[in-house]
Amino acid sequence: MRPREFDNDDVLRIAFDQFWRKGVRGTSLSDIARDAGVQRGSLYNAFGSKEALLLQAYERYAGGYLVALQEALGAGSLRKRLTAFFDLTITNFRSGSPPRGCPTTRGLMELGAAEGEGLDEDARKAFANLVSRITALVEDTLSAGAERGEFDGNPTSAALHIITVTRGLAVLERAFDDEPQLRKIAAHTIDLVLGKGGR
Amino acid sequence: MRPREFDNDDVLRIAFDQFWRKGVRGTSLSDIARDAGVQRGSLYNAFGSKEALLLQAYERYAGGYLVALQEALGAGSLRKRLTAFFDLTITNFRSGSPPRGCPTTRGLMELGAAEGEGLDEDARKAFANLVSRITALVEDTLSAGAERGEFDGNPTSAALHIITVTRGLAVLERAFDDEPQLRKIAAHTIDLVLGKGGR
DNA sequence: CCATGTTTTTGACGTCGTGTCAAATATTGA
DNA sequence: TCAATATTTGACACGACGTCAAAAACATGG
Repeated sequence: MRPREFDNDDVLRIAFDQFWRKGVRGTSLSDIARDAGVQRGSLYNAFGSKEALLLQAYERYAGGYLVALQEALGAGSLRKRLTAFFDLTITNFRSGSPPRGCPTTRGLMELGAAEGEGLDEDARKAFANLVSRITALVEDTLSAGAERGEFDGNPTSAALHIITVTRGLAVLERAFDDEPQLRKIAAHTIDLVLGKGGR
Repeated sequence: MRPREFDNDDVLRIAFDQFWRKGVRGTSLSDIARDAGVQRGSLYNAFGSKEALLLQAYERYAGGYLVALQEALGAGSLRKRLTAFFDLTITNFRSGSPPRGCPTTRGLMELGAAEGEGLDEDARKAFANLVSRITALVEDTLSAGAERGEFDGNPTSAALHIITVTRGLAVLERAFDDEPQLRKIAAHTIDLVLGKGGR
């Protein structure tokens, strides 16, 4: 059979970068094809549809991001871990020039229309799934911290609160384009959750 | 001159409902024209472009929403005010069937692409502006509460925190479609900000 | 070494979206 | 009544998604 003329993973990487920068609906398959040096039809042959391509590109991103998150959450005091968590989160939002924002949050709001087309639904689930997995990581970290006496609240509630704040940060990032503001909110959140004093 | 055959405000109302349900990019001018019983060209004549129509439709919504917010924030103890604030926020997200989510947050993420087309920028600013105005209302409420001895933190930081949580709630609403969860997070946030005990 | 089969590539097509334009139309006011 | 003016209408250009059949490139087996 005829061999494929492009590397599958290269295309996923290029496609996700475009989705990240311009949004899913703002990125056309022609854009991706041009950038990847591939014919538009070849993308349909290889991936099936725009949503399917998005899905694969996003999984690729999510995998790497989860690894980085686990690392950030895995060392030092609970306060240090949460600080590293917010740092990574905000740094990720502010990566690129101009900053690209949070792809997960954008995808969720972009494809989470009340009356979506239907194929979008799979992508929406993938975005929601990453949020769930991050929440679980944060909750585990808080639970471990609680056992070590570094935290005495409810890990489940606190993790949900923290995740909510990170999603809010993603929105404020787009609204105000003010990185110091994001970092202040993050620090304030950590103080609220752990108690402002020492701990 | 020839009189206009439709009511301007009717069209704005119908248009915003569609934008809210299906998202800005997911709503075509043909959809709006059909729903309003107006020819597509007439919309261009009356409003100029899709973004301009969105802008006017959104201003119309924002005005009404701000009034409702002020009412929610204007009566009772600080705790009651904040509870009413979150109630209104979540009820707004969950209005419609299926629930339509938060139009502001969706608009911000949908049009806040790093590489937007340019005309979208005005709409993005309008969304961000509502967020700013809500933040100011919350901050005023907290300041007043502080003067009455109901709150002893920094009103500015706390207001920013609360606004961040509401934006996060808008995202989680799309992600998990779980209204009780949203209300739990809201209650938890109020406890964190005001102190869990009495106050 | 060639023929066959399989996959990829390529280009044309249909449909729908935005936005523009000129021509037709309906009022108002002189 | 008639001219001026704004609105409506339909055609057009352009770009998006997705489909399809024909062409092309390779691998394998004879």
